[in-house]
Amino acid sequence: MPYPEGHREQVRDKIIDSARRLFNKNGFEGVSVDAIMAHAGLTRGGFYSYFSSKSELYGEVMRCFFTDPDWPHRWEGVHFDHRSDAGPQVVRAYLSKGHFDDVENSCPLIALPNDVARADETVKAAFETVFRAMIALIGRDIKSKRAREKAAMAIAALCIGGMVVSRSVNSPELGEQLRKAAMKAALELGGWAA
Amino acid sequence: MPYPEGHREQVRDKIIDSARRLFNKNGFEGVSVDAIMAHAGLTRGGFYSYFSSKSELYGEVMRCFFTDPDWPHRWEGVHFDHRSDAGPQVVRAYLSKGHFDDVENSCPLIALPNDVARADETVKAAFETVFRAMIALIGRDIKSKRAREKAAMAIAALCIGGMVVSRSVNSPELGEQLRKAAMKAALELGGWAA
DNA sequence: TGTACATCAGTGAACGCGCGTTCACTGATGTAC
DNA sequence: TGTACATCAGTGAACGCGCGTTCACTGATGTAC
Repeated sequence: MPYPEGHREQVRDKIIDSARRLFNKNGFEGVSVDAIMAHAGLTRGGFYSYFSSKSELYGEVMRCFFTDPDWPHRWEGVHFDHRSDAGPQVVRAYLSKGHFDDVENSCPLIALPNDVARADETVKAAFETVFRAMIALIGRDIKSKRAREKAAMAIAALCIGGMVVSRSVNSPELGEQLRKAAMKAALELGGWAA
Repeated sequence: MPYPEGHREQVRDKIIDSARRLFNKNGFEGVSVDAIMAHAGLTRGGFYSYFSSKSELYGEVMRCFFTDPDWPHRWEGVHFDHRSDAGPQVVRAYLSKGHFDDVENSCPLIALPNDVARADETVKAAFETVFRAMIALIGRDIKSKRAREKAAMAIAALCIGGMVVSRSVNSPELGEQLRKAAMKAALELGGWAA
């Protein structure tokens, strides 16, 4: 058994991590296998001993983002205890300037939904898992039990939509206005208005 | 002056229309110049006498969508008079099942924002123009003058986000729930709750 | 009205490039003795 | 402890393909006489 135990897993994770960052910046088709491997400090050829295709990696990136325990602590200094008040905290963190600026480490729901919509079932399923996790997190703190699911979905859509559109307009000022307007409305919808 | 007057313009429009439909379905990188020209009933080679590059066409597609007077009558049977009540009508039309199903004729803000975010200034500017038009249309019918702009932005982001995410999840049921939840919340934010 | 012509819209073969993928090989590692 | 070995992670050249783009050519059209 040459090479230390866990070596392959470590390298695999490194590849996935490189891919996540690069996909966030340039999209699925905008990133080559070569670029991913180089970013991970490896060369082209080794890729296919870890993944059967570039598509498979795509699904793994989504899945792994969700299982990563650091999510969503990643964006700016936000920390929350997963016990109370998670809803408004997630909204604030999600629509924060920090999250907007840190494209590499953004939630993949922002940079990739258009790619996902055109991808196969596996990828869509992974996307859905992440989205459901987001709804669950947001919904926990909505008071009205009856409206909970609907409201959580709308809030999540507003968070994602706000970030997606902010990144696609040309004027930074408009982007900022939109981001703030989305945050205000999202907090309102959750009944967390200041 | 061989060929009837207006011939070139007609052909140009046809190419743009083909491109819009195909981009909506498959994204910018998922559509080849060859495919666009074939869809328009022409061949590859002619493309460059109409556009200097594939990128240029991309910007034109956005711009033309906005100047098209049929927008947004296109989706299902919605008609409105542009004089009163446009806000809630736009929201209902935008988040309608008809608009969701008709991918080809969808608003380009839905299928393309991720591509646009990675594109150059020109494309982003065209995207922004369409987005501003949408805000203006929605904002006109918001009663509170002070909150108008902010609310309109949030509503637009919710409409776009709702559609984008609906198309990216795997389960059609979840997609439907999300679409309806987004519609309900968007009407609420505008003060148009039924 | 009919014919020759000039114009230019459209054709399709070709080029070069980058990408996903494959594969024979190299060399780093832990193990056996 | 040191050496030979088996294993397999990683390499990098090569292949085939599709794409954006170019260009010399074809042929459809309206005009001049």
